Amino acid sequence: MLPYTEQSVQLMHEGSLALAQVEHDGIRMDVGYLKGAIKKTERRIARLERRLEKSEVCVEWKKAYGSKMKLGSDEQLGKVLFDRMGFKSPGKTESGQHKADESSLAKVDHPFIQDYLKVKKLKKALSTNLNGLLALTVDEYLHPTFSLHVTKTYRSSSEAPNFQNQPVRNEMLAELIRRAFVARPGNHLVELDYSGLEVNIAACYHKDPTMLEYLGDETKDMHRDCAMDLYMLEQEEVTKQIRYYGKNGFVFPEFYGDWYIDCARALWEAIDKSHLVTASGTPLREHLASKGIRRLGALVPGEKPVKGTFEYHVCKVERHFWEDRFPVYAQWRKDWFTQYQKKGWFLTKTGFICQGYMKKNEAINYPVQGSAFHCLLWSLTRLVLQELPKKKMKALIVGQIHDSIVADVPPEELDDFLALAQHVMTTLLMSIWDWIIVPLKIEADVSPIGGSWVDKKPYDLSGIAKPRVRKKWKRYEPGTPEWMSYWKAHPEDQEEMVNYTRRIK
DNA sequence: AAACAGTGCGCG
DNA sequence: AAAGCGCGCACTGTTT
Repeated sequence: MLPYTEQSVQLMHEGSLALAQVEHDGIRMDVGYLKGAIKKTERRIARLERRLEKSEVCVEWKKAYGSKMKLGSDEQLGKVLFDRMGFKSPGKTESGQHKADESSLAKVDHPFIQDYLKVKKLKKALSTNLNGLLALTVDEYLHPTFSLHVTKTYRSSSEAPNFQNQPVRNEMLAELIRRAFVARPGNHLVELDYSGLEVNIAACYHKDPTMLEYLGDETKDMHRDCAMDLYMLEQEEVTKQIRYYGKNGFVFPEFYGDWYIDCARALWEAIDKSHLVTASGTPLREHLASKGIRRLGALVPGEKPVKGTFEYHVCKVERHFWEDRFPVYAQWRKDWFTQYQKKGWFLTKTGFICQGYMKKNEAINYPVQGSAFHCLLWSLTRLVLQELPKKKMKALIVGQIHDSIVADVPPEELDDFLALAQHVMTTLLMSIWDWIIVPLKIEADVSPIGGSWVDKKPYDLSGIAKPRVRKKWKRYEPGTPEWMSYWKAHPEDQEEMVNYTRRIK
């Protein structure tokens, strides 16, 4: 794995400097809150554990293991539930233990399970997040490390703590943990993220015309369209939640190389788990029944799905997805992998070599994942090393999560900062990398003054961030002495100029 | 006591 | 033919 072009070497070097600055500045923590949350969570866990101990499962557990019994041991619990108490095993792990992850245990119909899973979640939050964060906080500040030399894909990684996996999807955990991350006194905490960055970057590789149309037209929505196919709905019947499962239960998994058997299972389970209902109020299960689909299907690899099952239906949707909707994308995946097999390596759009043994899905995903992150890295670097110091701004970038930037911004700089960041992350970035052939967009979330990471609310960028257009350089003819001297005096405009000359050609 | 493998789970 | 990708961290149970 090597940077291959001069530009990619520079990206790594300057990126390292920028991330070192981010690490140095650090993010402010509400230590008082953290300590209180730890106490509260410890009490909650203790309360729940006392309840667990009264359960018949625990009685049986104690009988089997005596003093060796450990409430945190999934291996022990599996043996108690599935060997001794006769519940049906959800399957085995690689080493032959009973599986005991959340979705496996959830299939066991016993009141013990719900509390056990809740305790497990809280214990993880307490040890990894609350206690972990407190232990790493120094004088009210946390300094996560961001590395560029770790991953196979040329993404970054983060450690001590890992800033990139703090809970957000689970509302209870997000509330508990993210409240500890706060803005510096008097400031806003700001998060800027690229919308659908990996999908956009993938499109720059495969250039599927249907996909380019989806990405270039705000009124089009592929996740909604696929949700319509999957759950056999009219457009108006697709709720936000149903769209969510179309996106995260099918579209993204398919892009990354998943297949209909796993998607069908997840989509089917989502119906009950989230009590999915159409926009007009019909339970989704009922709606599917009215279309003749009442069963999930066997989901056995190698066996043909049975007509009339959900499995059969999702299989058909998958075929339609790749053969009719995105055939060029499908062809690119084949060609890209074939090329890799011939050469043993490939080059990313951002100038990095990936080599070594790769499976098909890996060879297809690495270039996209890496290049997408490099959009973020270039933007962050530009802001940290050039734009913010040049404008003598006090705003600081304090973290980064693959396709988003977390910043700590004084109120008087907020609009300037957002305008600048948007300009760098979209216009300027697209002008230096001409392989970006789709419009990149960002979204902003801003906390109230002195607020925390959970308090951030969507912030309307439409009014603010029209980058100021400089007319000056348009007067100079490229190549003339005036043009050259302006170029030298304004190196920051170099990219804009390159883009300008490219466009007028 | 330290190191290692296996499992599970948090994020994009 | 093969069927999601990438990470870091904590915990259990075993080996060194």
